Amino acid sequence: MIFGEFIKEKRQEKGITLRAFADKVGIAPAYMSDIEKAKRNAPTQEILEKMVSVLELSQQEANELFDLAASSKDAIAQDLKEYVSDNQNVRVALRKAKDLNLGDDEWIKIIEEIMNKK
Amino acid sequence: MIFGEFIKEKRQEKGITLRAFADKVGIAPAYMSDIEKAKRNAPTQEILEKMVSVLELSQQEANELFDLAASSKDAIAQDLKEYVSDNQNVRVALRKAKDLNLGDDEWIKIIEEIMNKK
DNA sequence: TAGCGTGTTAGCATTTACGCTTACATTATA
DNA sequence: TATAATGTAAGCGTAAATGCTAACACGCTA
Repeated sequence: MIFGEFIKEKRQEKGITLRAFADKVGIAPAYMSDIEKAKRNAPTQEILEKMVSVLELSQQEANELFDLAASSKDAIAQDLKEYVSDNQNVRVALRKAKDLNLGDDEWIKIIEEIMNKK
Repeated sequence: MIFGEFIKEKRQEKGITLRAFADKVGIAPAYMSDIEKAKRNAPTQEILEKMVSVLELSQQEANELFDLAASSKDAIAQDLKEYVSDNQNVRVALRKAKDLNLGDDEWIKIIEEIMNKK
């Protein structure tokens, strides 16, 4: 799944036309079209947030949207970027995990441990 | 500590002039000067790696350099970016930790747990 | 069939970033 | 004292990204 597909799907689920959606989000229809067809990168964080709000996405869906958007740009989502930037220990942990080649199963355990932390 | 300071310090520890360093790294001296004085962003990953190699930095020091470079650009270091991008569970874990407002001490424990994993 | 709504194509303007060249001021050295 | 080395200032060229406008093709409906 890529960003353009995702956004188009959600838009259509809401039964809204591309032009109307572009309008509510505050961007040009042509630009929106390019985005859905993946002829352009996903737009800026500000526009992404507007999309989330217009589409009334859940937190889950919003996270997915942000990750897909980031992935269209060789980047990571802004919330993650900030979290990693602000926490030295997170960076240390990630690099340890990377060096040790931690697999999916091990990360799942870490997630569980995190949820038991507080 | 910011990137420019760091690189200047390491360069001087090696007893090498700005011009000679720029030369070995393969960039213009004026550009190097701007970087050290923080009048420009840190350079591309390729140049960063060249710097690490010319300065013969340890892994630790290299990580610090990459993080400082990223921080000069509202970004995160490439190795971290790739790791996070490639691992869905890492993103889930980070967002959980963020939601739960995990503190330094808790992350230190996670680091210990990671080191015991393999 | 005339017109309207929908998505799309083509191309433009602006901004930002990267890295360079050229020339300068200052300090050290022959 | 003339020269050489060092760091810096100013400004240029190029490329990429963001978002736009104007115009088109197609289908539906009055």
